[in-house]
Amino acid sequence: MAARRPKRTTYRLSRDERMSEIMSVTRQMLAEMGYKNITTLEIAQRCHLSEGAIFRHFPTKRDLLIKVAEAWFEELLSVDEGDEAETSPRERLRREIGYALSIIRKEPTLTRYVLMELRPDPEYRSMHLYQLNRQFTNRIRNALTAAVASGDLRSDVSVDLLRDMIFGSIEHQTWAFLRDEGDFDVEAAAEGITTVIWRGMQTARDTPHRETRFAERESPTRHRCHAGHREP
Amino acid sequence: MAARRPKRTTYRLSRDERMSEIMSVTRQMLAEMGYKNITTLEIAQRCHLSEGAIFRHFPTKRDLLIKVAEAWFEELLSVDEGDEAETSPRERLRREIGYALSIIRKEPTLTRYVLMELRPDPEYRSMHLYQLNRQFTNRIRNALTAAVASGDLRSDVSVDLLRDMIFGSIEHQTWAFLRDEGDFDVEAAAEGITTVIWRGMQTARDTPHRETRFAERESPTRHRCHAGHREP
Amino acid sequence: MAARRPKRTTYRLSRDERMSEIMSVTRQMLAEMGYKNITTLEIAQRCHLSEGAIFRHFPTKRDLLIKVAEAWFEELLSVDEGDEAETSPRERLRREIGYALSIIRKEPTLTRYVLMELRPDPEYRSMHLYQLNRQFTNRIRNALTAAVASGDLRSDVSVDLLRDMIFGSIEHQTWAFLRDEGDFDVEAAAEGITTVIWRGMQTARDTPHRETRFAERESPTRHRCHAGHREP
Amino acid sequence: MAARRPKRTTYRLSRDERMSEIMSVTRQMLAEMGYKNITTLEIAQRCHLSEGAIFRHFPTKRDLLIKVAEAWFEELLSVDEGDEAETSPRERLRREIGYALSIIRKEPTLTRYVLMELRPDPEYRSMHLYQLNRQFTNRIRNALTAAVASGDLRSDVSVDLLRDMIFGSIEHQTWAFLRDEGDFDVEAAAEGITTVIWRGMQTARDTPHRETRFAERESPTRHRCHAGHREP
DNA sequence: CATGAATGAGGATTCATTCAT
DNA sequence: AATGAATGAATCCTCATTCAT
Repeated sequence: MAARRPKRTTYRLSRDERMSEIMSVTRQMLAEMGYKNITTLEIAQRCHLSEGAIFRHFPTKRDLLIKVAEAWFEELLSVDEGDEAETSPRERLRREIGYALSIIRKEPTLTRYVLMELRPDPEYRSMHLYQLNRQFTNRIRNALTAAVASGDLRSDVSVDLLRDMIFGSIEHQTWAFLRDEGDFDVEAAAEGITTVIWRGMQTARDTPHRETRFAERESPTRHRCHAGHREP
Repeated sequence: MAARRPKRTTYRLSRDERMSEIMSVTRQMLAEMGYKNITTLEIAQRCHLSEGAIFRHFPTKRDLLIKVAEAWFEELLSVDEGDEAETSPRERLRREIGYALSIIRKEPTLTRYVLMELRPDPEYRSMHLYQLNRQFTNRIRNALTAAVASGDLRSDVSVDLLRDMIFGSIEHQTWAFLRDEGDFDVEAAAEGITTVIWRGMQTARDTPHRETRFAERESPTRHRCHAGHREP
Repeated sequence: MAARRPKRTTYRLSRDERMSEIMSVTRQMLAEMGYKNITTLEIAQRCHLSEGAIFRHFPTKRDLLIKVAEAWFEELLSVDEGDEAETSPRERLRREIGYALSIIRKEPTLTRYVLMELRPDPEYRSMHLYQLNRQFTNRIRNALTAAVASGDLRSDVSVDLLRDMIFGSIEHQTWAFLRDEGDFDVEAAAEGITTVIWRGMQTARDTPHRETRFAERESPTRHRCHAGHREP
Repeated sequence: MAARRPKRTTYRLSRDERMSEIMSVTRQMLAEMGYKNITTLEIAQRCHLSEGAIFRHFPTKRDLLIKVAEAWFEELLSVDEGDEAETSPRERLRREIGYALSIIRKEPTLTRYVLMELRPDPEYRSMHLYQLNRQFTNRIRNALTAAVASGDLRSDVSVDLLRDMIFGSIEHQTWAFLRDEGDFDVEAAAEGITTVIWRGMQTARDTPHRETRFAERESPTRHRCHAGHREP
């Protein structure tokens, strides 16, 4: 990122080089502490820079942090989604879950930052970030919607709740991993989550004996809000 | 919680009364703003107390905040778990999920505080809070383990992953609610989550014959918000 | 102002005492440098205080400065205006000019501060200060208006221009004095200004023999805005 | 003032051209904002120049600003004073007042800068600026002195006080205009000031027989703006 | 016990000025 | 000559914590 320089890229970088160095350092710090715990001084120090130098490039701490988050999302979204047509709906879902898991595991506190610091911002919904975040979570949401549309998944539980379950699992998974400082198997976790969701939501035709009548009844479903079915 | 006194509410409380007043005020504030946005001055003012007085009771702001979180958990855990024996495993799970949802929804920023500010603390695992938090999440974990043990649920997906899925959903659910400033139906959400997990994890023996009756029982369902599937 | 304490009033003053000490120190500094040249640090140092202490009492530097200016005006306006009824219009004017001169000469840069720093403020006209300033300058304006009303002064030059001439002279007088670090005689200056204005504006009846020819030359005059009469 | 070059205005100017471009840009900025609000960065930008380049030409921001003020005075003083011999003393005074008014009104913040930022400087009196400023104000002072010498004006009020009255009026006039963002008529204001001063100071021989009719005509006066009396 | 004045270590931000390129 | 990255001292402001009263 810093480029064409000896090791310690401390002196006289070009504007772009410096900006991306600052951003990558900040991103690193964001991954370690939260927004409020980051100080411009420490950012500067880690860049071997004076504090003022930061502000030559970013008008505001807040601005810098937002740019970092945006860049991060930009990066995420640049990953190819793969050949959707050629995979089964379940496989597509699993793959997306695996992708999100791997992303979030790589920098879990960054997710936290966006979730906790930025999202509560009153302006959040009008920020570019909001769009980017939506694009990101939509990958999974789309996979779910497609599966529902194709009749692979039932529609009796709201797609948004499913998406929340998936992202919730992913985040808890990664935070637990963070705390334990141990590791976990992304593929296994993705498979686990997918399994629960898929099995929990698949329509009758996939599950031999059950389906007939259940499936029949399924047809005229309308959803309101988010969730569940009831039993007496 | 706050002292029950005649007019001059703030005069000469006993040490314990004072402490719990401070704590309850702080808890209230934690629920309104985040940790970093709370100032000891404002705590004092809301207690009609001088700034210094706080420190007579709590050596440190941080200490106070932790005690508040602990007391909160203490309170949570004191709620009766109900008659486990008399409920079905599924019902027990649903009930616990509903309970956790209701808790978190009641004071979502408190949850956030524990999750975001305390958990990342390097000492977190040696804090009493950690134990308390475990006890809290264990209620759901235990319900799952019991269901696995009784053969109601499969064991092919880790109980911890299931627990993470559940808490993940709960948190996403409440955060979404926080952002949108709308409301959601706790019962419906609990049912939704339970449904996915249960259907996704139940063992074969439960499924074959049930459905008929599952379907049958379905009839007189009412949904509110956020949820579910409908049947004719 | 600081009150009832040993000499070095450095420690543990009451809120009011401290506030007025800070204000008087600031006023002193305002008299020495301009608004922008005052730093909160120096204010603190001159009070033998930490910087933070200042902000316990005044939310903002700007706020402090405004309060200082207000207090100053308040003080000015509290001086008794004397028995207007019993003095001649000319004497009343002279007295007011003398009063304003003495005030401004005492703390000329304070005037400058109000004139230069506060007045350009877009909100100035809605500030209390604006009212106070008006009250102050109105004393002279009223004296002029009264003299016009009573027929002692002509009305062919706007009262506002006269007021501007008077205050302009006063300020220049005091600034000159500031620069020269010499002194000047307030009474003499007041008399001088009064003389020019009065002689320049008095009506015919006071100056017996002159008028005829003056009037004759007067004829072909055109006026625009703000001022004067013309002569060929 | 800014270099007259083809397209790329900023390329390779001679030292002198560059300096005067910087100065004229700075002067423009001085007229828009105050001294303290000008940044070297913005000066550079407006010159399409790098920040460092400024310092190649002027050792210090302060130095640059002073040079700008000096150049401004230089320019003022270069304006021809007109044919003194051929005008009456009163006309000469009026003309000088009008000239000063027009100058100050054209760039009032420049005046402010000199008045407020430079004049309080302890070294002011030893600066070239001081001399220039004197020369400028002396134009009016000389007109007064001449009028006194020729017997047109009395000598019972100090010429310096008169000068102060005149400049004071001028400045108040322009500041008021600045605040109100309205406009005012330079000629009318000049005439008004001249009238008061002249009438207030003229010697007896000029005024003998005038009064009667002047007084008579006074009655039916209407004012428009700030000023003047009207005659049929 | 309680008060609240005072502290002091930061924190973000600004900007004239320097200097390697 | 010119550039523009970097500096660092200064500025206003915040707040947990201390301690004289």
